[in-house]
Amino acid sequence: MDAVTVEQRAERSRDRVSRRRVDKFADRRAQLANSALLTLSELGYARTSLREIAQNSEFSHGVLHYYFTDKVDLIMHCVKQYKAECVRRYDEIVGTSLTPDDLKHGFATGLATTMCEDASMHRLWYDLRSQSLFEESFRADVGEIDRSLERMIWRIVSRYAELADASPTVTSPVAYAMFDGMFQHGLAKFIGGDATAGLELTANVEHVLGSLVFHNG
Amino acid sequence: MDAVTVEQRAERSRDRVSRRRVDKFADRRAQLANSALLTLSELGYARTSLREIAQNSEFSHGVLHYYFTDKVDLIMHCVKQYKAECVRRYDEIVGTSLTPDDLKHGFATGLATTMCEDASMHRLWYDLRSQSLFEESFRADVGEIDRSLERMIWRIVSRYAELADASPTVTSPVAYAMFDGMFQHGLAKFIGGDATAGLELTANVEHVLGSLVFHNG
Amino acid sequence: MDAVTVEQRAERSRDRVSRRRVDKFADRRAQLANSALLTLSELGYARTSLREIAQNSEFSHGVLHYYFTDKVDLIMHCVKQYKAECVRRYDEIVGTSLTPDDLKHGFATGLATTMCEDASMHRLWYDLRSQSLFEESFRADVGEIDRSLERMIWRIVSRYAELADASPTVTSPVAYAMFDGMFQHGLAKFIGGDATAGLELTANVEHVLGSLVFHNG
Amino acid sequence: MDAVTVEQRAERSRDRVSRRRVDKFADRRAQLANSALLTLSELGYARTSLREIAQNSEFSHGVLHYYFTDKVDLIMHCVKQYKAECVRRYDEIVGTSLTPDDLKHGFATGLATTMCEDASMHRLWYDLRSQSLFEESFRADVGEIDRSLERMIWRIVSRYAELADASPTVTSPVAYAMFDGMFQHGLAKFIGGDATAGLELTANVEHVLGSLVFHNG
DNA sequence: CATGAATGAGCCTTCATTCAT
DNA sequence: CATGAATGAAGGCTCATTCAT
Repeated sequence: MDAVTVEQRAERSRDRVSRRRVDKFADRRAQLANSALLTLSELGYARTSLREIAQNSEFSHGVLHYYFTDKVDLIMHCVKQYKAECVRRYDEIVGTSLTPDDLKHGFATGLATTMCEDASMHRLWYDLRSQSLFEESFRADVGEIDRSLERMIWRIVSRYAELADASPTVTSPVAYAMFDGMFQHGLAKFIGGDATAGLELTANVEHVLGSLVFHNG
Repeated sequence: MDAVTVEQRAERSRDRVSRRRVDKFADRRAQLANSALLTLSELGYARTSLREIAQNSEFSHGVLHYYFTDKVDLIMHCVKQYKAECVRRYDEIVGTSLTPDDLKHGFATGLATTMCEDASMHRLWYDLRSQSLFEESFRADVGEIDRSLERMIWRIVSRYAELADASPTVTSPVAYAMFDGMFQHGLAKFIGGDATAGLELTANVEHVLGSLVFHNG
Repeated sequence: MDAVTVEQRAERSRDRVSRRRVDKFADRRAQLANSALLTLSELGYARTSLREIAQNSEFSHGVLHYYFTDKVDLIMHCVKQYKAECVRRYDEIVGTSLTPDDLKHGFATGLATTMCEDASMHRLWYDLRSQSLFEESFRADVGEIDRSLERMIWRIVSRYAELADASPTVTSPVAYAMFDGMFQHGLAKFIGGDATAGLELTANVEHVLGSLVFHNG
Repeated sequence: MDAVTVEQRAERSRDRVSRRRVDKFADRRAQLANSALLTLSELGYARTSLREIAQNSEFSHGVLHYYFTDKVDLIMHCVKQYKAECVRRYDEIVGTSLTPDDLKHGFATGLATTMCEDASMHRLWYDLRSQSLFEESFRADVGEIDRSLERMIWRIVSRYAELADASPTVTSPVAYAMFDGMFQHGLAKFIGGDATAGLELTANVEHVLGSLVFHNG
């Protein structure tokens, strides 16, 4: 790590002076994180070693320690990066749906699609979230991601209610818990080899979203 | 093991001849599993070593390998044992509740109580379930436990509907996914230090159970 | 082992008083050794544990320690028992062959047959003999077996010379070394899956035995 | 390993680019193998642990795993390295002998010398070859070494026949089996403490080599 | 006599981390 | 900046042996 720690580098990012250096640093982190995501999502947190990550990338083993303080730093960066992209995609659905059914269907389909296509990524998230129940140091970041997901779900539900001239019958945490529960169980089914898991999730999500609002008037 | 493998012992359990011997063996397994549960639930699957488990018990390191074929065998036994007890407790609530509100309240309170009191155990279960998304070898047992929990939830919902002269509006998998989702999020909150998590779960579960049935007539 | 050690039991075998007890003891040893031979010849000395031996027999793990002082004691008993039987069989060939060609062919065929049929036993012997190069304690017994084999080979060679009215051109140790070398290489070939190893050994042994004597007159 | 596996390194050796790096890696392997050979030849394959090897060297325990994939990889490298050197030495004798007697004596003396001086190394080879009768995974490498030895012996025999204007009376495999048999028995004698084993081997080898060819014309 | 429960040393291997270059 | 060599603690597991019953 030389005379400069990772923390010091992070701090530097606020200086304008070393802006170019920082960008390069951040870029490198993103690049490494992206590469690591492949291995991580394939093996899970506990079973993945930094060596393995390096081996499956074009980078050396030492460079990981150079850009990340430790394994936790790395994996958190990975998952945050990924989940941010997820949220962005759902919000796009919210933004482009004009009728309640469009939204309902778009949301349900979106969930089911990513569940199947990015199954490995999602299981990594659940793995990480489970670890956070044991490891204090994971909690802040996991909690933050969790809240961003809850807000995303709530934007779906509220917008759906709005489009349908209705009101939600549950609170935001409950809505998130429900959809998250269904997603997680669908994922387990899918990973277990059940090819119908996607369609089933679509149907369930549509049904539940529909019944989660009470029509006004 | 000695002249017989662990598997052979299991088979023997059907013989009456060696019944006493088998009981002793099973008792010891239960005893060890119980002891292991303490460490396991404190550290999680990946961070717990068999040596650690042994050290926190009154047994030697070798005895664990004597009674369990490997780490997976041990942890699965632990969790199965624990979850079987859980299911039993919920079924007792079903059996003794005379009115829908009794059941609803009993169930909600039961969930919240165990969530807080046995938080460590529950996080171990979620840890294990997450691992099963990566480790093929975990899936059979985890799946079996999952199904037993789903059936338990469905007994609650059906009985509630029956007592309330109503019909469920969701399928069994969806019902389980919902309650499991809420439980899991409540657990994270509780472990994160939120003392209101229990009460919140009670309220949420009551609300959702109530809205999961459609009154006949 | 109680108050009586295995050694004391062996000594007792010279007393007539406890003759019946001793016979039973020796019988048990033979029985156990025979059973152990199966596992031992399948896995080799180093890879075989006493547990494994017990598991593949009808005996308990503890009984092995009761009848044999240790692993070495057991394996030596096994191999001695087996090799004594081998020697007896070859001597039968010597005794019943009336012409030099009978003997030559009988010997060559006998070697090839046991090489293929009892391949596992023979590799155990070579394993043990290799171990004796490292382990002082093996040497006495291995040496004794080796000498008995050499004497057996020499009976073959001498008798062959006699029947052919010829004289051996090599000494006893050299003759043994040669046939042993060919047997060992044939065995490796056979175990490596070469089905022609048997026939090849027959031919080679016949050729070499024939050229090992110088015709008188 | 680091970002590359041991296998990948081996592949790299064909690139010129990373030639120096590879050489360093190969050098280290050779160095470690050489060091390991001391312990290995003293204790034998099964009784030698990697820890023991490391302790008897100037390296740490982990470094062995860094340079070799596993114990088998290590020991095979050791023995191959050693046996290649052996073959080279015999070929030198073939190359410099001008008369049949020179060759015969040079070969016989060479065998006897290495038998005594490198007794420990040779017993390791026989140990390994015995193990290969049980362990499939050893066979390829052991077989390869065996064939290289057979070819070496055959070069001796053919050259001897050539120099003596004679023809071999046995095939290559038989010749190898004979000399190998004599060497092995001589080694056992020597290790058993018989100081005359060397001279005896010399005499036997000379005698047998002489009688293995048929003079032309 | 015989059993099999229990022990604890020891084995191979993996890994995060450090450090010289 | 980056590399990859080296470390040593720790993990899962096996095993000969001991011992109470």
